[in-house]
Amino acid sequence: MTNTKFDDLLKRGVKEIIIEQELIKLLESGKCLRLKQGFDPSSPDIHLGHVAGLRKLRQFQGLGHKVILIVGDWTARIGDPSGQSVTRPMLSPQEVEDNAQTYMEQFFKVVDKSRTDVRWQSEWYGKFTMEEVIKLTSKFTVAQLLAREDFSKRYSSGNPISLTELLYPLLQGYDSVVVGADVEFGGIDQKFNCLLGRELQQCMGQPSQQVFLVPLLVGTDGSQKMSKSLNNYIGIYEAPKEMYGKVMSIPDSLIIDYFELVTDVQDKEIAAFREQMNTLSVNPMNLKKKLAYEITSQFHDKQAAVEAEEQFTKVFQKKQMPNDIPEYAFIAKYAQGELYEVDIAPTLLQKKLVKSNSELKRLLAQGAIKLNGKKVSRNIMNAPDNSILRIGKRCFIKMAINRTFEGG
RNA sequence: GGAGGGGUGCCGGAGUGGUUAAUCGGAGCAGUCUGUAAAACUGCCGCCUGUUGGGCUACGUAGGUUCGAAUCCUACCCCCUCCA
Repeated sequence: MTNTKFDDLLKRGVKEIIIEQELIKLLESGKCLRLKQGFDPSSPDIHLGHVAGLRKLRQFQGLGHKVILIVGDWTARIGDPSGQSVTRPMLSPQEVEDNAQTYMEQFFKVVDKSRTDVRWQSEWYGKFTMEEVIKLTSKFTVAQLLAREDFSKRYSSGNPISLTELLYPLLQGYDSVVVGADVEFGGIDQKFNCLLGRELQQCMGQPSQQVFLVPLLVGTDGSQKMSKSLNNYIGIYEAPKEMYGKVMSIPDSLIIDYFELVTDVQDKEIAAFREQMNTLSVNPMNLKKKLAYEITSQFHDKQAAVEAEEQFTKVFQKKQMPNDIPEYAFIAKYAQGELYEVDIAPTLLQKKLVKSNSELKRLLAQGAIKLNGKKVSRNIMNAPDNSILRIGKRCFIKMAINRTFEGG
């Protein structure tokens, strides 16, 4: 604790370090550390929730250490029991390959590629024999595995636990042995798996890795951890305006967390924000706008962030039209002067702007659809060319009307 | 191997012959409010269709009984618990 050299590295945005003193020793030893980070190629998209950990990797790299990125092509077949996912579809080798590519593309937006080794689990598990499986499993007891919270909960409440799920932590742990990890990185939900890696390394006569756990970022819904399947995530590949808008939709209570975990804003400044929030001396919305700007410019650039902010202010705060509205073709059957009779349903359906005719009908009934600012209640309407159609709160489209009739 | 319990819409979970497209909660969507925050309130929440109307498909799968089934019968598949 007396060590201040690594304070930012080891304190900010960190949930738990096992064992902190050992890690400090390693850091001071001057050794180039092997930092293990795994990922599941069945969900290739990286969102802000992952970024907290990736930024830490990046920081370590800045000190000269090396990241070992493990493509969990075998563990993906099992499905991580951290959480509830029970069954997962098996991915074809091609899908795994594609997903891994996508993942890495995003991964290296945050992590330094030149200081990263990529290893595939199939390198070692592809030729694993039954003998080795037995050797591996013999190191642990059922009670050890059941000690894990999600397992014991599921067990005592009568929910199924598949044998392969029990195997999951063993495989992940064995990865650490293979790559000789000095430190494993993960979200706090990975604690058990990472600890098991420590034990396994010890069994195999290796020094145990240290475990570096980051908090789980709460998603845009404000209650559950950010995840794709809960659809409360902000993907790092999302368009600037999307990204900016999504950040603006998080609850105020998350603002500080987001600053800490996914931005470069200085601790001092964040402390000031916290103070302002507590004393109600700032409109949280303004802090959130700063946050949205920081995040957007991090994954895109300043220019894009500025534009996203301008658009946000314009559309949602001043209630004006956005600048660039996507244009879609609509077909008119009749025209009367400048007005065309258009059925908007086919285009909206085809472009998947609404899910079904029924949904469109509901939206119309609820006054969610506006033509040039006026509510419309029928899908057939008289509209001038280049009209602006608004669907719900945030979808604007420009109507390019084609006529299918002669004359006019 | 034996005994018992269960498979319902995105999820959880009611329903045990008709008034059930299926109570309720959560999620989601829309509207009012607003800071695309929170809280609140209201509505929607299978698909198709020219409407307050009509049609189709749905309660593990396939058959059957019945004027009528998610609800009864038969077979099959799957899951869980306990005992061995």
